[in-house]
Amino acid sequence: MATIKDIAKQAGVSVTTVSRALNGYDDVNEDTRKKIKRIAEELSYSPNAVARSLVSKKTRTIGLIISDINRAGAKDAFAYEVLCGINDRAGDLNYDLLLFSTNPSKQMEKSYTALCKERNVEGAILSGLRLNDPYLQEVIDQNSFPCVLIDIPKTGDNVAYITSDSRIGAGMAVRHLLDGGHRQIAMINGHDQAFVSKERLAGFQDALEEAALAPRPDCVYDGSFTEDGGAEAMYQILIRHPEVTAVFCASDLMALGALRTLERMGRKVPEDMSVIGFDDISIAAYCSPKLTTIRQDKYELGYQGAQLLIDMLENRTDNRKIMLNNQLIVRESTRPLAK
Amino acid sequence: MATIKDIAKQAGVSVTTVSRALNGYDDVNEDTRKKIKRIAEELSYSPNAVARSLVSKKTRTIGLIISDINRAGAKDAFAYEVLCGINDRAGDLNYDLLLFSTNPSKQMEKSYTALCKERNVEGAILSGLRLNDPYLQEVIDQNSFPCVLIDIPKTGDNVAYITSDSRIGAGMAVRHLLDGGHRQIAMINGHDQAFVSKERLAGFQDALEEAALAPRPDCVYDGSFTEDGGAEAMYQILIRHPEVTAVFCASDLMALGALRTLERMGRKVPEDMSVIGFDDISIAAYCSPKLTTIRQDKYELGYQGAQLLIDMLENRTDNRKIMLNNQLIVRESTRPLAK
DNA sequence: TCCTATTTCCGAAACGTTTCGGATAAAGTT
DNA sequence: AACTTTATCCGAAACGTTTCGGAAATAGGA
Repeated sequence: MATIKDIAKQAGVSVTTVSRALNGYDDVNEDTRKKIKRIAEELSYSPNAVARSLVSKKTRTIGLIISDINRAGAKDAFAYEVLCGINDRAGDLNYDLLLFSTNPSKQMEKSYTALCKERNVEGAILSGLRLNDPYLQEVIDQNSFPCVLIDIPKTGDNVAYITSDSRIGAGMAVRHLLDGGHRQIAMINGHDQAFVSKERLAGFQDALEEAALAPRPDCVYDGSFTEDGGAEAMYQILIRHPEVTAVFCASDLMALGALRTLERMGRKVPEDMSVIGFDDISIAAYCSPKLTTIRQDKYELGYQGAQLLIDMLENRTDNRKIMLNNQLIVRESTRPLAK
Repeated sequence: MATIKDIAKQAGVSVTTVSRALNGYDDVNEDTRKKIKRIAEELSYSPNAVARSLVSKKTRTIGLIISDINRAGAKDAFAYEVLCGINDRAGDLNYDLLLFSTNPSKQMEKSYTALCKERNVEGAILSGLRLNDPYLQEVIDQNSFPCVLIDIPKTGDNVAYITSDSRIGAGMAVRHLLDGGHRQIAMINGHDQAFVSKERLAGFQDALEEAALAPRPDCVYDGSFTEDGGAEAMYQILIRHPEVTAVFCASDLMALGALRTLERMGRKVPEDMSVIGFDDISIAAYCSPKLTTIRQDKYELGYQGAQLLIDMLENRTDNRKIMLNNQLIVRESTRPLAK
């Protein structure tokens, strides 16, 4: 592994000159620069980023703490799409990504802050964290390095967040059902340690209120963002609220569970029951019936999140908050109530 | 940012002692160790991994070059599942992952070798590369750091690979069709810059030969591993080979494309045409009809790939090759030929 | 010719660790 | 009493860069 010293020796100059030649400073003669470059080439020199970081304090690396990178996430590829967005933008701007091994099974001994500080990442993007995550608060409080939270509305000097407008999105979903004449609408929500659950619930209630309907907290079930949870919640709804004609699910995955239960129970969708989801995962366009849903641009979440972080790193912005719009995608799982 | 020096000063000992105390060497008095640990805690010291790497030459980091991390990959979450497997195993074994920003759009100026050497990763896992990738050969030839290739059968002192047995898998698929009495079988293959395409084609031919059928190279179409490609290939097959009753697709994504074409053309699956895929992506279990396919354990590809790499890093193995088994999953898109 | 700029180079320190080869002092051995 | 052990500590070098503050040599200007 050739170093800058080897080059210096061979070229008969100092390491300073080699460094400056290779880094394009203009106080080095073009002939010596050529020579140095040639020798570097010959020795197949490649700079040692570790040594460089040690002195420059820069790593051009962004830490990623994405707790929902796991097998289960393959169906809704939420984490994946976010990651793609981050990867693309960070790549464009020449940052590498360091994926921390956040091992959820054995609870971690090191906090996110410690991880990031140790590895000298310049900033971090955190996704998939629960609101009650023990290390989350520390990151926000210590405020010690720039970070972007996905779907967690906290800000600070060094912390920003990005999310999509779940409240309005949920409102759109429910209004879509209301527009179809549905009045008895249930909701299957995610677990309550997610900000988006609260927002989607609020959006649900907003829409009911707007339609002068009484809020129905008893018709809101917890599907904990899983397919099985959605299936079970749907089952409870069928049993306890036979009057319900439409259900709003806070995620497509739960909606798939709901569809499963409905099929098992012999209810036709959308004839007997309208179902609307949230996210627009890829399965939504393929399942049967195809799922009406609220599309969330997960890729953009990552893409703009990365952009925001890098802007913060390079002091280009005071913005600490980005809110993306969602979009209603009408497919086959909802339809107006037959009169 | 407190350093080891600050601790040394405050504790009235040398940096050597601090280092040794913190790293659990036994030539330091337990009382001083306690004291040092306490002070480290007070100063919220965290070791600088960059400095440490510089001297130890170890980064405990694995480089990831996964060229198919992109938006399009969200449907078949192949890259994602592989990543999950890598992430889990690497996490268990305490390695972090460095995701290189391989920007496919603007062709890269740095080779994979250069990237890995610069950042001092201890080894790398490469996935999604085409056989004719300009930098791939260099990695293999230079042999300069341990690496594991996914789905590319090349080995060397420092290079190993992992794949699943596509040839046998394809054979299983085609045999399934043959067992159902099908005799006119077409194939939609992936692009020819993938090792698995060659293998799946070979498996297809194996099975035909075994059944004493003539090889039908004219019935093999290129769907380039995309949904649209599969749709187009299916269209060609319908036009040119009306006698075909079953089609084997080298990926589920292409099979989805084929299904789309068949639906558009008014052909019923499986009544008029049997379709079998490869991969078992999550959509396969939800689409209509549900796709019969060959399941590939993508997660395990990553998991065992990571294990293999780390075993190489730590000189625990001479193994340079892992072959995983695939499994036939019969669903709704195939059925015996009506006599 | 003398003075000032300009061009081109370099020595040495610094970044934060680890580790080698001792050094010192106390304890044990004969 | 004169050794040898043992326990505990430390100085200094090393890892491969970058960068600060000059220095030497050459060119330009009067």
